[in-house]
Amino acid sequence: MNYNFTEIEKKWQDYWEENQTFRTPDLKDIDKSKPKYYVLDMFPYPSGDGLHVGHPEGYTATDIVARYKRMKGFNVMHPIGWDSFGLPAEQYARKTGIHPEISTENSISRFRKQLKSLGFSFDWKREVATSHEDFYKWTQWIFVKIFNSYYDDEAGRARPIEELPVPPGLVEKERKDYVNSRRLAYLADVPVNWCPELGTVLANEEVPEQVEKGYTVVRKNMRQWNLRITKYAERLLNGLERLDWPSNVKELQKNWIGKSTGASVIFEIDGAAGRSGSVEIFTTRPDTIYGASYLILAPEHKLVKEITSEEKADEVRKYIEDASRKSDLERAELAKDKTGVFTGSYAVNPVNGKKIPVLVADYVLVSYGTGAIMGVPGHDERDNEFARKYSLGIIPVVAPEGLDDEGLREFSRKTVSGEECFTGEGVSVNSGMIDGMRTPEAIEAICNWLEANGKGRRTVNFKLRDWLFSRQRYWGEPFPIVHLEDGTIKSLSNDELPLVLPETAVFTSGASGEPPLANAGEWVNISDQETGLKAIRETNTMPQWAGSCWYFLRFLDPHNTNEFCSKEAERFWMPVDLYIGGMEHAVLHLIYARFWYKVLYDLGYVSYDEPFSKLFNQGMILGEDGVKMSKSRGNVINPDDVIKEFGTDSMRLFEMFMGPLEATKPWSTKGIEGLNRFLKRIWRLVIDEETGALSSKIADDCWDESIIRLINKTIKKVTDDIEDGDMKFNTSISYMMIFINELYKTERFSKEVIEKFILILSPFAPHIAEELWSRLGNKPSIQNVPWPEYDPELVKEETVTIVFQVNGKVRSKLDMNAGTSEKEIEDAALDDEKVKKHILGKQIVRIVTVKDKMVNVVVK
RNA sequence: GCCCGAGUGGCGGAACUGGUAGACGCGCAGGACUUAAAAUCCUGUUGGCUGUAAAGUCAGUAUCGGUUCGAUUCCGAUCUCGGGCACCA
Repeated sequence: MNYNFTEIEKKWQDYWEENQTFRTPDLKDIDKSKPKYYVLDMFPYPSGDGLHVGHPEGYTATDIVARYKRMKGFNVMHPIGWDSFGLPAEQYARKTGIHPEISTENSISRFRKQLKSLGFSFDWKREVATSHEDFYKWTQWIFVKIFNSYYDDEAGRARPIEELPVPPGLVEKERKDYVNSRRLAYLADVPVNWCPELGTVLANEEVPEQVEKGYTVVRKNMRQWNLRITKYAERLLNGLERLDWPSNVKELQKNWIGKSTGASVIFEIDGAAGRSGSVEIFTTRPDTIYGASYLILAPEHKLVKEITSEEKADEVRKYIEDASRKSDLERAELAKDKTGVFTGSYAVNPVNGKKIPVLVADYVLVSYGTGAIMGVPGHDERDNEFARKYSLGIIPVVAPEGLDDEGLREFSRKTVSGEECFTGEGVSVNSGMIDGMRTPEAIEAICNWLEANGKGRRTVNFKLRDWLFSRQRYWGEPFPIVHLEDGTIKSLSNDELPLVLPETAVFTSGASGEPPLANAGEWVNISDQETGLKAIRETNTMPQWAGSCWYFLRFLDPHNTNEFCSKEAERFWMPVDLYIGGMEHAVLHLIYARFWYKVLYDLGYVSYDEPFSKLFNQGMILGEDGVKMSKSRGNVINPDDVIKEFGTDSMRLFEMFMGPLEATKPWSTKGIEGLNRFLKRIWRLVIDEETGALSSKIADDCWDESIIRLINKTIKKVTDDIEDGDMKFNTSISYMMIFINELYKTERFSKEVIEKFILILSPFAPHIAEELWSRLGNKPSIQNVPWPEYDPELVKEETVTIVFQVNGKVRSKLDMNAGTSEKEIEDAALDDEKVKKHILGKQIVRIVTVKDKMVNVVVK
């Protein structure tokens, strides 16, 4: 009776389903004396193509951990669901006329079936989909909470908007405007990335991906929803420190948040034709202020018009117009050739009274800092390039430390001529009050002076921008917002949620950027219950990230109709103990989800301030040819085919055996054959293929000590590999193979030994494990059997191979009892024939001995 | 350009805190079983040189250098590949 994986896998999948083996009980029914473990996969977007082999990689890893933890006696939460809103379904609808809801449900069914065929131990009773009404009701509910909150800068947290102190003496309209200007979700006319082909705006971070696909993205001013994530910049940055995340992801988020510390400085304008005012600039190097030879305003800077002289007005206006037509991307691409125009006005350097020209240049971004900079061409690469192009003066004000007079002269000459641009820290020169100070000291001194004289202050800036939160799409969460005819906006009340998507059949947006929902007249035009005013609904929808910002909370209490998740369930299960997904979500999803969680924390709906304690990124699986799988290359491996040919257990095992989880590695059909062979070897060890009965090699009275030692070592290795969190299951599988190879060499082995082996195999290859476990006469499910312990005494080596070296080269080896004294192994080394041969006639200088390891005889 | 990460047999990859480099698998070679093949089992497999063999010997973890009795592991420089950011002042 051969190893019939198809039959076995079907049988046990049915068994698990019928017996609800992986059901995590509701909170009230849980044995709370046992520790909890929340192991989460990044839920998939159910695309029409079905699963690819990359999906099972991460899912297998989490499944191994989940099954292991259950056997270790943990309460395990291991859910799955669907990130089911998204553009592809909508594009498909435009092409075929099939409603996104229908195609999405079809895709979900397909994904569900495929995931079930992989034997993952998900609790399917907790399945959720972001596009289902009972899910997005709560996405909308959270949005309303965000909308109705403001950030209390002093307390450093969000609060309900009712608690916002409003300045007295405001009329109703002013009061409303004031409140609206503080909300964590707000409407603003912002320059957005408009993609005409997709008919929607894109978040900054989404642009590169779409451009790569060949879409055009242009800049356009549109009234859009934004979330005030910038208020959380500092907390999002600091929170990273405590997380057990890969350092590169932390680094990416850190760069994305982009904190920089410096000063803002006020320059008075000494303008042409009596124009005046002042410009505030931001710099991280206030110590270089004596080297400022010009000021630059971003084209969109408010002051540009005011300070531009009449004779320069035409030129400046034209420059601004040109700049406004460029997208951010174009600006960046054209960056190599910096351009700018003189405004005709001058600014006065507060530290030395020097008059310097004020220019407009689009290499300065309006959205960062104050939208204005001081140009220090001696010590900033960009300013240097610009100054050389427009022949603006270069003044050396920071010299590298330790230069002598001659060196300093040379350095100055090179700086002035533009040959050198020193951007590092050093010693201030030509810098009045800070001459001779080292950079950190000089920065302090200048900041103190600026603050004392009211010319500036210490400032912190972040690269992080507010999150552009609306999209002109159909297939997303509608905003629970109405615009009243009096021009005010209000959020829906809880009993009006969910605000369900209209069954509109038109999925195209207007060229002007009118979203598809604007076509649904009846849905859009309403009258407000409370005031009786005419109103229109918000017709934008939320971006795909919205649902994934909080789905991990819904899993904990998926059928709760009163709350998005009960506080008790949240407190018990959160934070997520292990979160596995692809590197592509390192910044966006993971920063947005942290942000929402922190808002919910501030408002008292969750009890921790970070949602994901440990994060792990799985690597990509490449095609057999070593390049990324793609339809056009024809190197795509379909998991369904693999399962048909080799079975799920082989596939799971192979995906883990290919290498460390985080590595990018190529698929190999030969490789999976090897793992299939391994499972067949295990099968034949237990089952007599002729008769179908248990193998006659299994005996109760056979206690081969070396095998017992080996199974203990194998248990230890597998246990340690799962516990240490490095996700290197390739070595666990190697050890299991070694064990099986050894077992093949023995005549007989005890039932207990093979049972222990099957237990540790079970998280990796659960179907064959269940089958063999029950054939050995045990009651299913193997998932309910405790994980085997190893005997620490038995994993210790009794004999160790001592290496004898002469001058660091291995010359001989000897097996000795573990724990033999250094003296003894040293004597043994000196007594060794081969060692003797190599030290013959030479003088022993030194002998290095490491217990249980080696002896190195150093001779001359 | 800047910031991360990685370079180990024909291939995927092992090697604990510096202590036998190449575990395990794939591939390949040889053998057993078979009329034959597949399947299966067993043996070998970093390279060079010497040797019929046993064995010996040198080189070897991208390259060059350093620290050390001893370096895949630590330090410095260089090269290559992968990923991210890209005028953030």
